[in-house]
Amino acid sequence: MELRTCVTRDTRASLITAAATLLDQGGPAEVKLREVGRLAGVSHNAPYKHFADKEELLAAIAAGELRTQSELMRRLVAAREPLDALRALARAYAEWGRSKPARFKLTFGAWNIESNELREAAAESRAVLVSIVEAAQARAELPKGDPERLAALMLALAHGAVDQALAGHLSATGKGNANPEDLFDDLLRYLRQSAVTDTADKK
Amino acid sequence: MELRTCVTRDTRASLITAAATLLDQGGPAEVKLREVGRLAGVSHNAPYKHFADKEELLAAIAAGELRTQSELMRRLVAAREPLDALRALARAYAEWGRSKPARFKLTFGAWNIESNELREAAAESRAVLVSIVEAAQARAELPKGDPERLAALMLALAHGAVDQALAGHLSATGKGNANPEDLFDDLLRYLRQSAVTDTADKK
DNA sequence: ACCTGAACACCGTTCAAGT
DNA sequence: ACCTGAACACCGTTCAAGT
Repeated sequence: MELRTCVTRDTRASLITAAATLLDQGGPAEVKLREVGRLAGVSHNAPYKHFADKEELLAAIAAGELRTQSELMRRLVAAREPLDALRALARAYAEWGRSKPARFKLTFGAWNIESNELREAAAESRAVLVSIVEAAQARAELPKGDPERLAALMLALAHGAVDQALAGHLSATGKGNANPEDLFDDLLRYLRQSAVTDTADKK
Repeated sequence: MELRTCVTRDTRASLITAAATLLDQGGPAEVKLREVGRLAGVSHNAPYKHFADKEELLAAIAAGELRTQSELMRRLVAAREPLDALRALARAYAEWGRSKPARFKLTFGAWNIESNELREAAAESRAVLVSIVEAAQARAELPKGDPERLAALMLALAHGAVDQALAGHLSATGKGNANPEDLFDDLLRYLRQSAVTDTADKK
């Protein structure tokens, strides 16, 4: 008699998918482990065979999201001019936040769990961003200076704009009604102007 | 015989204070209504005489924080040059996030509750910021353009930098180890450089 | 506007005994 | 690595009957 393990192939992956679906519907509170099991087609305590507790399951979702995002980032960047690539990244980031706000908040919230998976995925995304910044600097399309610092500036703005938009703090602005993409474009414009001044100084 | 209402003066305020204390200790999950009552010196179900549910109590904390913050903002801004005032505001914002992360996240998270109190307090803070931006623009220390839009840009950066720092996403950057204050200063520098270019164009 | 004391619902988590 | 079925702990919330 053979073992009948892996009927649905990978229970762990099914659990994560099920949990992510519930997360999208109503935030972390809506991720009920009994329901996760039911959605994944397993029993109510099967999740505990794969995750120590609910928090670990949520962290697994976050890690998966980060991997998906860095994959998407790489595709977006390929065959694009640096500044154009930056704009595309900002748009993807904003779109992600709008379409999957719960995943977005979970992924960028504080992870009380010490997970190498998460740290590595985050570092990888940053590395992609830094390399584009360097390319733009080489063309004098962004000001000089530590590329990691410039990347941190752009990431902080993109993150803050999306986070405020999700909380409803951006739409409240009178007439302008700026969205995250607008603010990011503004920043790029200012930075480019500074880069021009840099070049002028050199002469 | 007289009524003995208001022995501790204002139960509602005591409840909010107690809840905020618990919030600081371990986030919203640590705000247990039984414990809130105990800390405030009332019974375990007294909170329900003032708040419909836990969410409403948390919203009251957020509203109080916003009021405290706009009061602080006004004091910081008084008798300061525009750019210096902006730096002071950014520092206060970062310091607030670092010292009271749970309150910070609660205050700027999504309020599923429709609260005029919250909206008004947020609008007031923004108004203070916008007026400083306008003063700086008048001195050509910031680039021209819609002051609300510029204020939104600065607020988004400050918010994003603090939020990432709290999540531990900022310290992970190699050598630079930029903190929110550094990133804000960087932004101000770039903006000022753009303002100079603006002026040069005019000539 | 509080109190005491009991109760209910829900959910994370655990355990026992199976295959 | 799952299953079923039961149980426990915790906590938000409610209710009854008081002052």
